Amino acid sequence: MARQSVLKPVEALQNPCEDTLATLRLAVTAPPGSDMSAEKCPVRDVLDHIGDKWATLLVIALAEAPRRFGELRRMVPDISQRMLTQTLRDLQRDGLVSRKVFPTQPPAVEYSLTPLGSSLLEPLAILARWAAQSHPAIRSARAAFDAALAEAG
Amino acid sequence: MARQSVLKPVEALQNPCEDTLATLRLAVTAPPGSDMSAEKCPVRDVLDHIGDKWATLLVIALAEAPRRFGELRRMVPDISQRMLTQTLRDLQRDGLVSRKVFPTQPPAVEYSLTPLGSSLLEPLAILARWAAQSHPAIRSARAAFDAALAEAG
DNA sequence: AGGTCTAGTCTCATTTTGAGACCAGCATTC
DNA sequence: GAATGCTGGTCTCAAAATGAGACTAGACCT
Repeated sequence: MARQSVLKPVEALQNPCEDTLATLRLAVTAPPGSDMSAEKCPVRDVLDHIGDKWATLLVIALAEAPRRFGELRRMVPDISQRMLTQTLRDLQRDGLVSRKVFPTQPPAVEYSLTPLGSSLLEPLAILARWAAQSHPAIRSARAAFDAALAEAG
Repeated sequence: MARQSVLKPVEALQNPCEDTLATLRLAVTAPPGSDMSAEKCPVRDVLDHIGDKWATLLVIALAEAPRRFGELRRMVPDISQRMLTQTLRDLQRDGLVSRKVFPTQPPAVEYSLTPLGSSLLEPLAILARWAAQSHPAIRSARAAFDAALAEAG
């Protein structure tokens, strides 16, 4: 049963979108010949940033109220100072977070969500809810997988 | 030594959740003294995996139909074979994707979303829609930021 | 024979991240 | 008036994750 020698014309995942499932399909599909390197898919462009572990967490941390650098560090104890600085700067660059410096002594810097940043909260909340709901199933899937692996050696 | 006295009692972001904004707040808040290292916040635990750049993309790529390894590689042209294998295995371990081997020659391996995996599509679609909508704003924010930076030197 | 196909693995170079020392500059304390 | 603490960072170096690409098995086709 040989493989068809001619490959199915699977399209590369690259371009924009509309809604729900269509959003996903299109989020990721582009005419095969299109210039995909120059202008990446908007969805990918954006998701590659905010999909980041720390970025997501920081947006969530800023959901309630503006926070100072040190507060954020304490809220997300396992982020390194380096990544905190860097991720905040990226979020600021993308217009999701604004940074305000108070010329007090010692210096105080306050980070807060912009309206654009706030608009991300609802999608994230939905994702978080999914995560919370699915956590048990995922944990048991992991356990089963690991057990099967150990079994099979 | 004035440490605690001055600092607001900011709680570390660590535990589970309920809904919408409350989901976010709680997704991330835990009683300060709780054992956070042993059991991470479910939301974080899950998001750290599926928040991954490739994982998200692959789930989306599998939205329409089951796909074979090579198909996925062609759909996401800039993923390395190494990361494709690894990410698929992680998704499988988490119970989001199932892997079926056909004992043909040459071998064929088909990946598909499990029901759990499919349940992630809607949250992802919402996020993707947000990304598509926000893309212009984000791009202009970036341009403005970079311009300001170049200006300020 | 020799070449092709698939789904991987393996190795090595490059990139990202983490841990932690260090900084400026004022306030408070000694 | 010197020592110390506080702030929000940056810098350096080690460790981890990722990318690029060579390599494999075993049946098939020519």
